[in-house]
This record gives sequence, C-alpha cells and structure tokens, in this order.
Amino acid sequence: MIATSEKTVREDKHCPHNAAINCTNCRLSGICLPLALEQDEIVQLDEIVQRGRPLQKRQHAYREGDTFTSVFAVRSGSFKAYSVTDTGEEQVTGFYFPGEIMGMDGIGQNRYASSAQALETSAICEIPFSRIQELSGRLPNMQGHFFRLLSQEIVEDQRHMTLLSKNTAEQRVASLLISISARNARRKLSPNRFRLPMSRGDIGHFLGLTIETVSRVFSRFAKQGLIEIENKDVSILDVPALQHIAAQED
Amino acid sequence: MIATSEKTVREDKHCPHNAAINCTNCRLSGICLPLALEQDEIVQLDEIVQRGRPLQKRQHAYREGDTFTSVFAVRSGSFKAYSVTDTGEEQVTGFYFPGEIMGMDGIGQNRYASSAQALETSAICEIPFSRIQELSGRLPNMQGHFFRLLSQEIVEDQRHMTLLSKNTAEQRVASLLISISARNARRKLSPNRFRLPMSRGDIGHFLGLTIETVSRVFSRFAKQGLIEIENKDVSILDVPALQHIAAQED
DNA sequence: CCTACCTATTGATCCAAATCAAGGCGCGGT
DNA sequence: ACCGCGCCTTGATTTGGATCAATAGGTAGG
Repeated sequence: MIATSEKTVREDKHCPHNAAINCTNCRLSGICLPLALEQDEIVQLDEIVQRGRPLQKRQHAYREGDTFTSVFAVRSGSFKAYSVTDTGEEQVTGFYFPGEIMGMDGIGQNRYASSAQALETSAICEIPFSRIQELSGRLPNMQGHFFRLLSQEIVEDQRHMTLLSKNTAEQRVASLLISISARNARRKLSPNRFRLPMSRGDIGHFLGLTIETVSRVFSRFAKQGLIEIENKDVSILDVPALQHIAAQED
Repeated sequence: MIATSEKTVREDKHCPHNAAINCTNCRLSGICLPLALEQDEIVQLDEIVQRGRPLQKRQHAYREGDTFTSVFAVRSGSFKAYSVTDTGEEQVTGFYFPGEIMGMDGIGQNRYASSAQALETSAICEIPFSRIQELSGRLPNMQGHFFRLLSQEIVEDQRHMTLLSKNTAEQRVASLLISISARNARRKLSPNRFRLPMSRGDIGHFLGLTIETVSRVFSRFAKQGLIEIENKDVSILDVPALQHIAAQED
C-alpha cells in the first residue's frame, strides 16, 4: 500500500538522518506543509507523515506512470521532475528544494505524470494522499492549504509557459538563477553563492534550450561580470542586473 | 461579495438563455462539476451555483489581479485565459469550452493570475469558492473532484510546457486542432467540422508562434489535403495524419 | 451600399538558437 | 595517483520561425 516502486523509500529508524525528526521540530516547518496549521493540527499531520532513508543521487521518489499514492515533501537535497516525450526526449517540469511538495500531478489520473529523481543525496517525507484527503475533510486549514498549493503550482506552470514561449535564452537562464537564489533566501541560505545541483543538460531540458546554449549564456554572464561560475558553483555578483534581464526589461 | 468587476455577470431571470437551468437538468452534467457527485449532492451544488446573463464577445468573466472569489464553469460559447507580460505581450494560457472550469489559478494568491475573455457570446456558471470549500468539507466526493480538477490542470499545463519547449510549429498547430476536435467529440459535436472561436493571433499567443506562422501552417495543411480551412471554419480531412504530426512521430 | 479598419494571407529577408564538430577537464572507480 | 568516460565549453555552420512588408478579404458602422 505504501511502496510504489523498487526504489521507494523505506522506514529506517537507525539512520542518523531520520532520528527524532517530526513536523513540529523540523526547521522547515515555516515553509513546508505545517505552514498553515495550528499546533494540534500539526501533530495530526505528523502522524501520517512517513520518513524514509535518504535517497542517493539518481534514485527516484516516484516514476511517471506509477500508481499515485502519496505526495512528497523534500527534507534535504533536491529533485528534478521530468517526463519523457514520444521521441524519447526529456522535459524537466520543475526542480524541487527542501520544504517544497512534489507529486501533486498524480492526483488527477491516479498515476504520476512525471518522475522525480534525486539530483544529490536527499531525504523526503512521504505523505499518503488518502490520509491527506481524510485530514482535509476534518481540518479546513489543511484543505485550504492543499487547494492553495495545487493552485500555486498551476500559476508557476503558467509562468513557465510564458517563459518558454516569449523569453530569450538569456532571460530564461537569468530567471532560473533568480528563482534558485530566492528559494535559497527563503531557507536562510546565501542568495548570492550556491551550488547548482543539476547538470547543464537538466537546465536546458527545463528551459527549452540546448546544453550548448545554456553553457554559452553562463559564459557570457561571467564575461559581463554578472556572475562567477566554476562548474556547478555559482556566485551572483550583480543581482539587480540579472533581475533586469529576467524581467525582460529593454 | 459576489461581484468582482464592472463586467461580472448579474442575475437575470428573464433572459431566455437562463430559464429553468440547473445542474440536474443541464446537458453538460456528464462532463462538468456534477460528474463525480451523487444525485442529492448535485442538488447541494446546485444551490450555490449562480447563473448570469450571457457575456458578449470580448467581455471578461474575471481579470488578472481581481480579488479571487469564484471559479466559473463555461455553459455555452468559449473563453481564452491570458496574462500580460511585463513588455505588454499577451500569453494565452488556455482556451475553455462548455463544461470546463476556469479561474482556479486564483485560489493560491487570492487573486486571479489571468484574465478570462469571451471569444463569442457565452454563458457561465459562477461558483463561489468559499461555498465549494464548505461543501468539500462535508462531501468527500466534492473534495476529491476538486483536487482532481486542479491536478489535471497542472498536468495539462505541463504538457503544454513540453509542447512549447520541444515541438515545431506544425506539431503545435496539429495538437491544437486535435485537442479542439476531441473536446467537441466529448460534447457530442462533430470532431471533423467546427468553427474556431479564436483569432489567429490568439492561437499564436497560445502556441508561442507569430500570427504569420500560424497562418502559413494552416495554408500548408490545407495544401497537403489534411484540412480545409476558410476563415474560422475548419474541416479536418485526415485525422490520423494530424495525430501523427501532433505526436511528433518521425 | 460604401467606407474604414481590423484580421488574415503571402512573400522576402534576417537572426537567435539549434546543430554539427572538436577538444578539455572533472570526477568516480580502481 | 592514474585512467576513462561523461560532462562541459567553445567554435563553425545551418535553419525554423521571426520580422518586415505589401496586399487582400471580412465586417461593423454610417
């Protein structure tokens, strides 16, 4: 009932990464599911959340086509969600960082519409959807929070459509850097210096660009003094300039 | 509490288009909200649905930035949902036909993320979201149906992202024709002969193409004998060929 | 019925990013 | 420490669709 594929997480109380973690003491509670809940409601949520052993790089939390059972909160590390087209090309539909919820595209068809793969060693919280529905029936805050979460994903996807349909390569890359920077800031990490967990290819498959174009844009930004980039480590030197580019001004 | 903008629909019991319409006898009940509900549940839904006078072409059901209050079911006619970028360009995020629900992008931020404009004289059912939440708390079917609706919109948006990022102009246009054809079939209308309610520009703004490219692709399809097109009236002559193109085979 | 404007078609040219191609270098494995 | 394979960068060339441009057709208003 819980496991969906050979690589799904399993309980493992002995792993130090899992010890004594619950929603109440989790440092992500301010940006994750508990956000909208009262203290006693968080306790109820906590009871249905299943915490597994860490996933290694390239392991999947779920796969496109698997029967939908749960949504997943990222606790540490990062994921890409992607689907594969008829011609075998990969479309990355999103990146997920700690505190963010993935897997909601599976609700409608009872199977996941995308696969979620760890970009580095990562930990997740699995939340069985049947329990969420049950809880949502009793707790209006929970129901409202989930409606909002789903709606926000729609809005983000529509923004991404606009990016893909209207923006230049430079605008797309700048937008991604700004987005990752902002999400880091939300988690009290440096917005100016971070490591990109995904490959150039992943970025290209997300932004609708080839790997060569992504690479060239990074080089150009570096040459212009907007960023420093060495491999996957980025420093953003001129945030306003990047924001300016991303906002397609001029 | 109900009205959101100067152009929002108003009750008008004298309009023949509205007479004696409710969810139980509506011929769209098989594809609209009542889909997942029991008979007595439909009656409860019916009580919160507000039916307005028809909207004329170019009138809006709601506008980007308006405070979110309701979602809308299309009863007749058609709509485009669109948002405007920083540079004033229009991105069409979707087309809505009878039986389909629009406005769900407003839930997350309490304001609509897009505007919905009638492409022809159209009628809508307004459903206050606060009432939906309340009803969803009591009726698990209703809650489940709404979760599914939201999730399906995510899946469709992600498919559209893939279209915008990977497909050629011909594949995009073929996909749209197939999509409209399939939605007509669902409403027991001809899948082979229909009128496109939107302009070439709207199609371009939806598919990430210029108006010229859309026009050229239509001409090319006509020359190849795949469709006949005269202005907004289309006949699809070779469905399998179009599906083949849309599925990006070859 | 005519006029004026808006929408669509068609042709010519241009350009941003894709594709093709060739090294370089970083990292995991032994 | 070294090897080897993928990943990344950079350069040369091509191309699909954008842009620029001109005309035709449809329709709402007078």
